[in-house]
Amino acid sequence: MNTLAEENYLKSIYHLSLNDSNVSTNQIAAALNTKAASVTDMLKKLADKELINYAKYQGVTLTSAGEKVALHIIRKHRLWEYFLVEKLHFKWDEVHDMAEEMEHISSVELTDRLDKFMDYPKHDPHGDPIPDRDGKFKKNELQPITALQVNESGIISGVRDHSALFLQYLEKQQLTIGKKIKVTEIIEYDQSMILEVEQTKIHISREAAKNLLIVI
Amino acid sequence: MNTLAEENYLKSIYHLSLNDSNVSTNQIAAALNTKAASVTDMLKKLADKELINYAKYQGVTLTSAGEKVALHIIRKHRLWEYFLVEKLHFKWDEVHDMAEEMEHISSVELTDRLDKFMDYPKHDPHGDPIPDRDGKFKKNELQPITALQVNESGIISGVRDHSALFLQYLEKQQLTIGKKIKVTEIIEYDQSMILEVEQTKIHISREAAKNLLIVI
DNA sequence: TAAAAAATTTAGACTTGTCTAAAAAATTAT
DNA sequence: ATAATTTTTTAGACAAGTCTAAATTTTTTA
Repeated sequence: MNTLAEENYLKSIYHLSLNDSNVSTNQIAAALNTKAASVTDMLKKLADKELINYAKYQGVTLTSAGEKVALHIIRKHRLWEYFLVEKLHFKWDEVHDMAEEMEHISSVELTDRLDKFMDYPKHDPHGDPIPDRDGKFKKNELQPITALQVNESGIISGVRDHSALFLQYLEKQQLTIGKKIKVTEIIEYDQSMILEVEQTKIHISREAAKNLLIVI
Repeated sequence: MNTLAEENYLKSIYHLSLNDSNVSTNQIAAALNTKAASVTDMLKKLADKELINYAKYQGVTLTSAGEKVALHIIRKHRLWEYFLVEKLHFKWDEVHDMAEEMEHISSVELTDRLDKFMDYPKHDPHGDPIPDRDGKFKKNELQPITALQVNESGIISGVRDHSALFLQYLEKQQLTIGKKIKVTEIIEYDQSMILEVEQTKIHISREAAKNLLIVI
């Protein structure tokens, strides 16, 4: 099997791949809070195990074996987050670090039974889709609310920023998953938005708006 | 915090301390499937951290700080075992290895909420007591059934051997936790015992009997 | 397109936890 | 009580994963 460090590298590479097809050494170093030299060492190891495609100076992509490992870790992460929120009643901003540990529990049987225990949830508490045991999941058709014009509506369905700070801010503003929002005004000066949520008006910056995802 | 290896050493030392007040290097090496030289190295490290009392060649005992750590790991192990059996419907012989991983999940808050979620179980699926958050628990007043005379009865409440092999054997013989048993005969030749469990007679070796624990 | 800047890799070192082989201490047996 | 045996520790080495500093490659910019 793979070490804890290897698993964390694969997971980071997967996440970074969603934005850039070739992931650079420095991006990985930043994501994992480590140094580029350490990343290079690990990339060689992962390439030897045929979990990534790596050519010096050219960045990396996951092989299908590597993607499979990454998706299984992400599956576990999201299932445990769901468990922590739905069964143990943690708040959505409290579960990330715990799930970072729990995602490394290895038993596949345990993961599948946990999935069944919770009745096969499709999304974690932040709206991210939970891969099934084969790593398959529907790609989210989510857009940032900055895609909306005045008077258009959507349903809050995810976030781009998973930091506790942002999640707590959203919670305080009642901007939680499932809520219906309507854009009532876009301030020309700074592109900040005024939203209507359950009859109340909420003013959010463009910065925040970019990180709040909806389905239309 | 403590590393995974340190936690495993403390846990082993705790368990071994129940039989011998001073635990030897070789005992620990056997329990952890490692070499005596490795144990000596780790003992120095744990002594530096004041988690054990260690004097060369004299064996070790846990300090109260070390015992606290050990009991917290044991608490987590037993709570997760209970979860796996009661919520995910694993069998009692399947959960040990999974719990070995899960016992290292660090969050105290998570542990306490898990405890609450399951309504504060007092014993794990093998009858071992679950320490509370302060590490306190009632010492089991359990005896091996070899302590019984002919015609005496007891209730199966624990096991001394936690191996899957022994647990599966017990399961097959209907010798599970909570069952009432009565000794109907002790064979003089080999000290094996004939038990009555729910109107059926079961013949078990003295070897097995020593590992099956009851309350009277 | 050549120089400067940025990104990446290499070289060499450190820590943790492990190992084997040899030395030292403790125990046991004669 | 001394020799033989067993247990434990020390010495030196190794793998994993990380680091800093220096070298190399790629990219940017003038």
